[in-house]
Amino acid sequence: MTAATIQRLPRSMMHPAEKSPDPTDTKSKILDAAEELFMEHGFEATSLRLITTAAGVNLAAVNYHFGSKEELFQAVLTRRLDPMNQDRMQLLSAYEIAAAGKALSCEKILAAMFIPALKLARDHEQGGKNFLRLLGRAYADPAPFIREFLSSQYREMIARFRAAFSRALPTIPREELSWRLHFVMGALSYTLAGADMLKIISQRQPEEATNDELLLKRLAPFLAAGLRSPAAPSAPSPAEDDGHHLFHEA
Amino acid sequence: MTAATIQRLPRSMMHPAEKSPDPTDTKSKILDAAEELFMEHGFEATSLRLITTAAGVNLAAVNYHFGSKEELFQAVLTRRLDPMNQDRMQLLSAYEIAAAGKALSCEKILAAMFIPALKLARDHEQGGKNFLRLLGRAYADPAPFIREFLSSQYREMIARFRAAFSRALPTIPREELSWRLHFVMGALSYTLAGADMLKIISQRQPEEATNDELLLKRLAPFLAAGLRSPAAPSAPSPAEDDGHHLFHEA
DNA sequence: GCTCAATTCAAACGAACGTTTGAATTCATC
DNA sequence: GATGAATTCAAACGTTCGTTTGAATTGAGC
Repeated sequence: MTAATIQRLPRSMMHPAEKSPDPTDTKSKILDAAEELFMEHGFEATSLRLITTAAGVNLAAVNYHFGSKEELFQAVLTRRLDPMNQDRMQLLSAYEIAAAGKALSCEKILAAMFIPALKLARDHEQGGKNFLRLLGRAYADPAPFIREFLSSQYREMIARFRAAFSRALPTIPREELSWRLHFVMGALSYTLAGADMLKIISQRQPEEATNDELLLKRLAPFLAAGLRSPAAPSAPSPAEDDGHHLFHEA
Repeated sequence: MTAATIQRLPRSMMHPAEKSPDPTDTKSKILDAAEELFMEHGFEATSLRLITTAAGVNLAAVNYHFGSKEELFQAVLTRRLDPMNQDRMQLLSAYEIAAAGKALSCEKILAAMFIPALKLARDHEQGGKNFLRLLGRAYADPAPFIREFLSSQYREMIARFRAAFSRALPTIPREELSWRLHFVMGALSYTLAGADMLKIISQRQPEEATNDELLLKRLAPFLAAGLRSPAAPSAPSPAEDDGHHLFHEA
């Protein structure tokens, strides 16, 4: 929002190679508190005062260490999202090498997408569960800086998996595959984000609903069946029917 | 947030039976502007000053006609959501009557969910397209008042369709069906909300991505295939495996 | 123990927010 | 055309926001 101003940089930014695995320093305390509060209330509704109070640090520390609230949000996302997507691509490559040139099954490719997410979900002491919900909500956030950030973070991984699915499903046209990959990403992100809606559907205890492992175990076969379903005959779209003939009769 | 205060009520609230189909009165102008701006920026990031300026009405008109910003948001949602869910249930009932006691197909039940949504998407001069994107984003909004409102708005419809799917898929256990219905709702809402993510996946023009009719035409068979897929053998969940055996090999 | 940069801190800034107020205006009804 | 409720309006209210400031504190290197 404000013009780019000259600003003092913390020492950690002067040494690009060093990491910050110390969970007790100010930056990590802010990231942990922000991750939980952003997940709980969303970006706009979470104030820096709430974050810094929860983290036990001074209000100005956010702008000192991260520059702005938006950059803090991106730092919260990238801390876990970037390693997760790297894991996904490495796992996919490992599967492809193990297959020795043969095409992978849909389940195998979906596993390469889901297992790194599961690893995060199980990372209890690191708050990985919180992060997946935050990520699912970020997908639907209308803020332009969030959408552009996610777009850039996902572009490489999406391209890799698009190619893999294209090889696994040679009979599905490229365009149809784009839609189906979109549906897969949608179901996955929504599933990870929205345990609340499940409460409405199943009228079950929320404790069960947050069992991410069981959840993904059921989601993968569901999506694989959809991915493998025969491609519809290309639709020239008359664009003026009344909507009652969209679905073939049983 | 604030305590309930005594407040003057507009005359329209004094006459519970009357509707307000006049698109030029203040209430409708506010609803139309709010629908578009809430969709574009989200609830928190859309100020009442932005809405009232776009609607060409006074700032105080929102609190006068709707009581608060939150109540305005609920009014925006309920104006279209309530009729849409009524349509869905009526259409499902019509299908069931036409089937004369025989179980409906998944496609037929999905059609009862999608066609009323399509009707809204085609309602151009009413801004129905905008509304569907707004609705998809509201699903993922963490604000408690939004989640509770949607929960109450959907409870009856979800119960109806749960029963219908249960009849259509007698071999799927009830619990498995709850999950799959959750996936269906997720894919649908995400699909309607996020044309932007599709741009990343398909690298296509956004004009095509917003063709909701074509979109749902491809989504329905995808979901039907997932719904019909054989139920996994009930998983007792050892809860301590390493995550690499979640998916059966091809 | 002096130096100086990195970091923390209390305090304040200006802007934007949702809401309220009370007077002005509109408009159907008598 | 006078009455009174419904509606509109400009202005302000108090609060909270993200950000900035400048002094105080810390801590490694000499």
